[in-house]
Amino acid sequence: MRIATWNVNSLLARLPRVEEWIEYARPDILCMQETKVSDAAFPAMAFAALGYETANNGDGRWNGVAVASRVGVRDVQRGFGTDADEHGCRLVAATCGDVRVHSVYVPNGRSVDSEFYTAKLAWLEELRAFLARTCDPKAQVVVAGDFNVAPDDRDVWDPAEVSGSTHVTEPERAALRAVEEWGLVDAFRQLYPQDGLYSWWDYRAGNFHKHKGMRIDLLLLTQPLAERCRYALIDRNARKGTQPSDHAPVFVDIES
DNA sequence: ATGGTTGCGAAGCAA
Repeated sequence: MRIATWNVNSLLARLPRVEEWIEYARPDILCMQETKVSDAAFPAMAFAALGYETANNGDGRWNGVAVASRVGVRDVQRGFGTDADEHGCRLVAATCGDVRVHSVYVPNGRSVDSEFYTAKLAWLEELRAFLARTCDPKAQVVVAGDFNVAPDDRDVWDPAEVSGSTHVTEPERAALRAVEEWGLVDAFRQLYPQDGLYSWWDYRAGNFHKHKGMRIDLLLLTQPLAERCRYALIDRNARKGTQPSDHAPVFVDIES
């Protein structure tokens, strides 16, 4: 089973690239973030034509997350079901085949001295609490998406250059670790320990070509899935060419 | 180099 995550940075603007990628990568499940599309305007027909059922959580302009699956979409949940996530559109969960899948878009945080940074830490804690009350770490659970946190210095092009700014601060990394400590494994990192492997590059200043990126798009798997994961890839080719997202898709392959 | 680019939507904000 191939499970992928991709911050598409507007699904409607990116639809040709997403369709192209699905056709050659053929994921069984694709989690998307920053769909920036309302549920009513979601291009479900385009996915259906490729054999995918979908679930979106979006109110139109900002954020928005979705799941596309060719192994079924059942028991869709939008948001945490608490006041904390209302209007955020940063979580959608669905059961696809025998896997409980969560597509998440963690708040960016903007700057460390802002209220948005505090809200980012709180959101990650809410995610941890949500998983603890709704899922079993012994079951087959995936939490995939744009975490807006680089887990450690290997995941950043130059730790000194970005030291003290969002995505790399210790409180953010600790909040991510707390989510993982519920019972999740960073599947890509489990397989590949080296640095220099990134999933996002700022559009500006030619950062992609300078290899100035971060690995912030993660597939977190419970142990029953992680122990059957033999291959993972960040598809850098999808960051090239005409009108790319600023993120590359990432996928893992799970042996049956 | 407080720059640079993209998306949305029609100016400025968010990333």
